Amino acid sequence: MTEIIHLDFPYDFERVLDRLSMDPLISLNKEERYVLVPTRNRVIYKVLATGTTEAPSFTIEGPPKLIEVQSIKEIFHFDRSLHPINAHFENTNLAPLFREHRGTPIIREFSLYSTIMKSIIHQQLNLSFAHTLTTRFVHTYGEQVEGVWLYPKPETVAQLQVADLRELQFSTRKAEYVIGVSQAIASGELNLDALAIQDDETITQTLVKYRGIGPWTAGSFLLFGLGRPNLFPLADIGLQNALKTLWSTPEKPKAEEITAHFPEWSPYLSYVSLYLWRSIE
DNA sequence: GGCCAGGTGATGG
DNA sequence: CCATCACATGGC
Repeated sequence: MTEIIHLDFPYDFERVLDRLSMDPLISLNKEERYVLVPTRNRVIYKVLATGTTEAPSFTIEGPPKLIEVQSIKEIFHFDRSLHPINAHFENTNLAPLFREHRGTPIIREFSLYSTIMKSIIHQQLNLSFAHTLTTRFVHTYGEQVEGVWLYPKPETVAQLQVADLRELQFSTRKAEYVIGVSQAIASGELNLDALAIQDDETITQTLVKYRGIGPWTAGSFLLFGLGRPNLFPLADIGLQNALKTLWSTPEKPKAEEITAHFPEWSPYLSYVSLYLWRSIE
């Protein structure tokens, strides 16, 4: 089945591909402008760009399953217009930032579980080494379907020993976090799908009870796992650095100096976060 | 060699 | 409740 999609808002797929290509585990082709996306049922969909930024169109190829196709649309932000967001920032101090990143959507992670694993692995590590660890993790304990790598199942990781992940050069702490959270998910104690319908605050409170999940990781889950629109992870060092550069201040801004702008930026804080991260890449 | 990285938990006041 | 510190390891 091939579904054809036309969007009535600007959408810059080249930038999406550039961003996705930083993740070595994602199968894509820049020249041919497509991404292969695995869904929860271990089926692969091909998302192919056929239009331009100003006249975006796409095809989604894969089995004709309504729920799966809908989840693909959510992952790629096809289901929400960027017009209201662009309009919202036109008369703010961030207008140049939003013009620079026009047509940049929030792309979600391909699964809720992988969002958390990836976040824990990325904690406090440079991107290069984080990618090395994530790749080893997936290649060792995940599986391949039609050439696309899938993250391991929680059930698989739940049965690992700390030593197993130490071999991949995880720190002891990181290994404990990854296995512990996987055990909670595998046992059914933590149900990410059920959690997904709660509000931001409830989700955060639930997640931070688990060792290895702090405010930053909970924020990542909301922003990149669920695509929630109004998140700004204050503790994130990258965002602080981006604002320091944008505002040309000698020091990184303090939390209060950032939150002072929240009324003006809400309810689209996530887009501010996203474009700030892009601005320092 | 030292500082840093898209942090977190434990500890002490 | 907050400030501070150990943790762990590659990249630069």
